Amino acid sequence: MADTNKQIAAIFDQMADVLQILDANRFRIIAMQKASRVIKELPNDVSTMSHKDLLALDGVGKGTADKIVEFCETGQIVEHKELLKEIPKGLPALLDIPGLGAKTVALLWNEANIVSIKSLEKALKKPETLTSIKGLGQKKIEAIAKNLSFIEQAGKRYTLGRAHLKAVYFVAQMRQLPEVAQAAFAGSLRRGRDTVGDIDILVAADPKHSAKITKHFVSLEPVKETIVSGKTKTSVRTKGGIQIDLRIISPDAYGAALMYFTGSKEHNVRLRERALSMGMSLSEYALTNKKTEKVIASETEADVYKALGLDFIPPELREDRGEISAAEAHKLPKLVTDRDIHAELHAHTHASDGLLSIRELAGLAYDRGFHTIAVTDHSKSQVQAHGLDESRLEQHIIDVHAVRDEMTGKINVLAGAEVDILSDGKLDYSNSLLKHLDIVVASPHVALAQTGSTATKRIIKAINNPYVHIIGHPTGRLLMRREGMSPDMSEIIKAAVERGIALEINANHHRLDLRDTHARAAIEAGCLLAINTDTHRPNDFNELQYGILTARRAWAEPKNIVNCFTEAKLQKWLKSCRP
DNA sequence: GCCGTTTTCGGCCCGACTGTTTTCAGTCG
Ligand SMILES: Nc1nc2c(ncn2[C@H]2C[C@H](O)[C@@H](COP(=O)(O)OP(=O)(O)OP(=O)(O)O)O2)c(=O)[nH]1
Ligand SMILES: [Mg+2]
Ligand SMILES: [Mg+2]
Ligand SMILES: [Zn+2]
Repeated sequence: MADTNKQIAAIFDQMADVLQILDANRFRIIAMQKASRVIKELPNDVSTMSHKDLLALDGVGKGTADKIVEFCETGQIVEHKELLKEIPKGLPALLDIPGLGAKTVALLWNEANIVSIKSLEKALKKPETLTSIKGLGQKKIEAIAKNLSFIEQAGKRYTLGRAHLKAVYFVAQMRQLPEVAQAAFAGSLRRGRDTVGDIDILVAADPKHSAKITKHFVSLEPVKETIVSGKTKTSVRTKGGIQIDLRIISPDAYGAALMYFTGSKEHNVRLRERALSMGMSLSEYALTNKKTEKVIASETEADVYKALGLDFIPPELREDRGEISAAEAHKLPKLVTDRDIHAELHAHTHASDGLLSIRELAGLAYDRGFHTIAVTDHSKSQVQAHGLDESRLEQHIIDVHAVRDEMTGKINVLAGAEVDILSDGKLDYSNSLLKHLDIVVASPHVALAQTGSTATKRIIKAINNPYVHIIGHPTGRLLMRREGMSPDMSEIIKAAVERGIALEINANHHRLDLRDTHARAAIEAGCLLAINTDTHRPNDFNELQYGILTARRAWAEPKNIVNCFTEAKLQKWLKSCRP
């Protein structure tokens, strides 16, 4: 996402917050939030788009398009500035307190002159003044006081890898109970999002066992406290601070419930609207006939999609990004799976910062059934990673060739490098050296805070080096830790398509770079992708699953992914990139 | 504010849990 997109999306989110507190029409607010989401997910810079292009976006109408153009031309949106004047500056921050919504914030502001977190804290010292307000009782005020301490946690997200491990534990624990017929994780985790806000767990069981199952859940070792708990749903906070939502549903509604709980919200809403337009109604319990209220489908997800006139939509696609119309037209992609991957093209050895020897690395790749493994250690600028200078690289190539010869007939071992893309787009090795490598992954590691336009030029320059095959982790982001660069991804993709080289989806769960939306834009433009684990340690090959999920979210088919090529096709492609 | 093989106006998903409510509003999933 380009810098401008980020700024405009933030403005729309801010406007939505203010409008909520001012009790504006809720559909107007939803529309504004949707516009923000659409702009955030866009691969290209909105400032390069015409008014007409903007209008073509789903969820962007005249009002939004005008505002975007206004921002691009003047650097601000007057309506935004006007709205900000309507309420105290510190007020929207109160919305981050769990359980506190716009209605209560407005009440606190109007009835108790609360204008910020600070003034709320002060007012809570004499709660009588607050509990006397109509609509606020002692319990609500106590809850606000308690939840103030979770304001930091609000909106916090976790890496897919970390959440996945936790979810597997909770699902296994729930399956321990004989009353539990089925248990699975759902939500953004099942959809394979790069980060998740919580862990959503669905359990199928006879409702009469609900109390026992709930008790078991809240008694599990990592659970610190219960947030809400009823007959069908319970939310807890773990000692680590992550929220776990449990939903209990009877086995005959498992399909409908899994669909609901997998989401996304936007996908659910679309499906429910579609059901209505077909004379049906969809909830987490069933798809029913609107008139007779008779159940049409509920047992499996496939049943429900079918009854809605849709092909089965894989969870990774359920984001309201066109999957429903594609499913209606039988045009969903045949998504890549881990079984389609036959090569690892980005891996390190102890020559730089890996923990494996060349021989161990090749052995692990062979065990996975791969036909090709590329040895791509760091280049000389990566001093902290023991990057190889020219003479060490020359020796390294010889060492790799020795293992290649040992492994002949088993696996193809490529001598390569992960060459650093320096801040100006030049590469860390000379072309005369690069041309002796079988494969070159070029990646940015430093100067990742540079502006979007500088980053765009930098990456394009690397793409246009005639010896490069793959751009590794193109933005350099580290999830929850580092934003990475924000180049205009459409420009990067265009350059990669012209050269016929691949952009990487780095599968490491801290990176997942390219991200899903950018990878999807790449595929739509006919750009090749690579899914690489960037292996440093023996277990790193297991990161592949996260890269696959990201690729599936990008609607990737095997033909889009160079790691899915046959050995011959891969060799041909590697050659085709070179002069 | 957006949108249209029923619509250019009048809709916009549906349900669980909590608190303050004697019948529902607010918040969240
Ligand atoms: N129909 C409907 N379903 C919703 C709504 N909000 C949430 N859901 C469903 C779809 C979500 O994927 C699922 C779990 O809710 P979460 O708030 O945990 O969202 P999700 O896991 O998608 O994202 P997250 O990473 O947790 O922020 O519940 C809603 O407003 N309407
Ligand atoms: Mg979730
Ligand atoms: Mg949840
Ligand atoms: Zn690497």
